Amino acid sequence: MGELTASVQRLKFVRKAEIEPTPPFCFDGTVFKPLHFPSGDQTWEPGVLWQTIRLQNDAYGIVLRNKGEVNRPLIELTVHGTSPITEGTLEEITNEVRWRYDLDSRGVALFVRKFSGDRLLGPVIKKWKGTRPKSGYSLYEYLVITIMLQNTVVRRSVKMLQSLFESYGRLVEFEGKRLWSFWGPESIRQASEQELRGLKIGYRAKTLKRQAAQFVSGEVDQTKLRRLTGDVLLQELDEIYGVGPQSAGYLSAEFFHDYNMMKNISPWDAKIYSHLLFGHGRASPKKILAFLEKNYPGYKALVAEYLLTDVSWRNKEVGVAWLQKLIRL
DNA sequence: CATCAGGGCCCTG
DNA sequence: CAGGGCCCTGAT
Repeated sequence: MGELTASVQRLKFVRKAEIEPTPPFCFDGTVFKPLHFPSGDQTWEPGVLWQTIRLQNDAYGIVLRNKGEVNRPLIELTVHGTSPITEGTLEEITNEVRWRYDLDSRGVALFVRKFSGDRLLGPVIKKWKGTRPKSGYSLYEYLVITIMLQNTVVRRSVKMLQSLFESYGRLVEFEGKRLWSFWGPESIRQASEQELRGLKIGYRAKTLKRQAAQFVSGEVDQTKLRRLTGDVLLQELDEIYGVGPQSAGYLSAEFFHDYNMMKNISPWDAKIYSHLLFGHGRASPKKILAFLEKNYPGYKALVAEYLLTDVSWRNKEVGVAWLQKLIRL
């Protein structure tokens, strides 16, 4: 067991800032992805996102509020902390939010201009113009999620992450929301493999420990990785224990905003993309890649992001039968 | 009850 | 480069 976490910590200190994303910007399409794994560190309602963020061993609650429009975007950022929030901390969190939600993107504007007349993308862009790929998590946290997702069904992934939160995370409260804050790699490095296996995460215990060690030693450094792109980035990510082509691909697209990175398509993804592009679930990864490369050079991952955004919201609102079959809980 | 695959990856041959 | 094994769970 880690420290006791049954108690809730109220975050009493507040500070605000404003962020102007590059236009066009779609707030809800960016901050909330219905298809993404549900984790206890964040919650959303139209126009507002609450989440925790871990910075220098402390937990913060942040709130993003939409105060603008697609062509004149503005976000109000509220930071809640355990102690008075310094100018430096506010700036650091602001910058982190800009990165994680890809708020400084210029490529998205180009993409929107280029393909708004496209037969397939036109209607999607009309509705979701300015949507960006995102990861609300830090690199380390994102990796933990991918490990939880591997070789199991979503229901179990949710359970495993929840037990980790309860053993190593912190429960905080701000604006009436109770959310879990992630732990840092150091806690996992210190935990024994047996202790971790006690949380029913199985062989993932070993992976978590190896990854945590790579972060603690500085072998994995997200600041350095953020300066890389394309195949070089992919290769570096592959060096992380437990990261293979699938996770590296997701990371490149969602966390590092590589709008074109799509090499490996898993069977599950292939079924979804095939439905979206061809109206049936049987196209091979090779065919999907060739189609995207031919019609949307330079934007394979962003095309997927837009199509997925569109269909996942449609599924949330009115239900999409073929997609529901593929999402097993 | 037994078997098996699940939104991968590592490791071995 | 192909394929077995991995923890555990729920579906069959």
